[in-house]
Amino acid sequence: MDERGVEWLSMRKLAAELGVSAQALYWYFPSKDALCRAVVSAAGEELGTLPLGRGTPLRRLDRYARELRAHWRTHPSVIALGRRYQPTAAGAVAEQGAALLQELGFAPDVAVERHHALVWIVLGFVYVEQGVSQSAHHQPIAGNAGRYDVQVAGSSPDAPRYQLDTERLFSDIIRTALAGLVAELGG
Amino acid sequence: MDERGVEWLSMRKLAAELGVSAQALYWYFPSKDALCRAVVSAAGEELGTLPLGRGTPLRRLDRYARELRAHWRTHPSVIALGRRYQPTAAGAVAEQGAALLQELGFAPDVAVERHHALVWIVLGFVYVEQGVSQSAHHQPIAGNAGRYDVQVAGSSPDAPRYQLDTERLFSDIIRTALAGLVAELGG
DNA sequence: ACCTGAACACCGTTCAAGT
DNA sequence: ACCTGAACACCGTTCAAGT
Repeated sequence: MDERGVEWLSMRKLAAELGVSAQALYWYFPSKDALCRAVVSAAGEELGTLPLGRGTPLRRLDRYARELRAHWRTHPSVIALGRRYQPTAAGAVAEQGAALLQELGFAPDVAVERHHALVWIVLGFVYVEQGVSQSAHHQPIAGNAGRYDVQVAGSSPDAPRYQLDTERLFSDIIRTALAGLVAELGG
Repeated sequence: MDERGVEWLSMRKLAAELGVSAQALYWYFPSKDALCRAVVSAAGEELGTLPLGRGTPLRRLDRYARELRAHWRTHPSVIALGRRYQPTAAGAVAEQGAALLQELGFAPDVAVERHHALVWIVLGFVYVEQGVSQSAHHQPIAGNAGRYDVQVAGSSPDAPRYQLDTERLFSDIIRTALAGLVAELGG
């Protein structure tokens, strides 16, 4: 699905790929829904601890957010399915992230909560980002990955367009979030 | 679709509801895809200026984020379709939001960028939130809207669970984001 | 235990034909 | 201009039957 898109998958096509009949799959999974859930779950288990390098806790948190985003971007189908089968940053990663926030200065219980918020921001970003990559109003700019020419919905074709740079937007969002966390500690 | 869910909609069912044949719809829309795009676009046009009350720019920004979220939550199907047909906070709302950030102290061009970031955060949150509401790992807690009992993926059924409070998480995220914006101005 | 044939109740879409 | 009948190539899923 990561290679061919979520809508490619049908029980018949998958079965053909495996050289069996479509019904054979129902011996392993009770439904297509369960199969998709298993896919999302399997991708989630790939997510071990993230390589964050050395540096201040703030730098590593920035890196953490970027690595999370990178992970989810390598599994676009997980994000596409995520509407129905919530992907998670669970287990080892979650502990790694919460530990970083403790290093920054948060008490253990607050660190868990702030980490949760950070993960939702990153996951939400990836969701929106993937929507953009498939939206009819967003024209990718040739040779500029992550940049789009945006036509505002409902406007005439020659209305003012603007450019969207998802890399920059992600940086803005993470910087703002981290600054907010630091501000909370400073007060 | 907001009432019955995105997966309810089929050209045949919709046509039956309208008392025509399925093929009749193809006189008005070239495809189901185009019809869905029109739905998302129509919902977007409902979004006039938001009622923000009086108060400091910061208070109105907080209200702005909450109103945006509320709008999208009244159109769950738009969010469900959003993966493919990007919803937007365009036109009047976008101007309202950017103006608020100018009031807070940002230069006009930066205000537009920071507003964009804020909108993505809110939209991303609603995406994730909707995924949660349909996830098998999240059990809604009776009588507590927005609260879920979460079972961590891949763990045994009696593994430690934790509670998720989406209202609180949204507040955390918006508070952190606004604190980050204020910090940027203070520096 | 593992798989298939046949079938059911659906899909989106096309196309020729009707008024 | 607006709509239908008939049809095509698909779906997910069930169920009885095979080895």
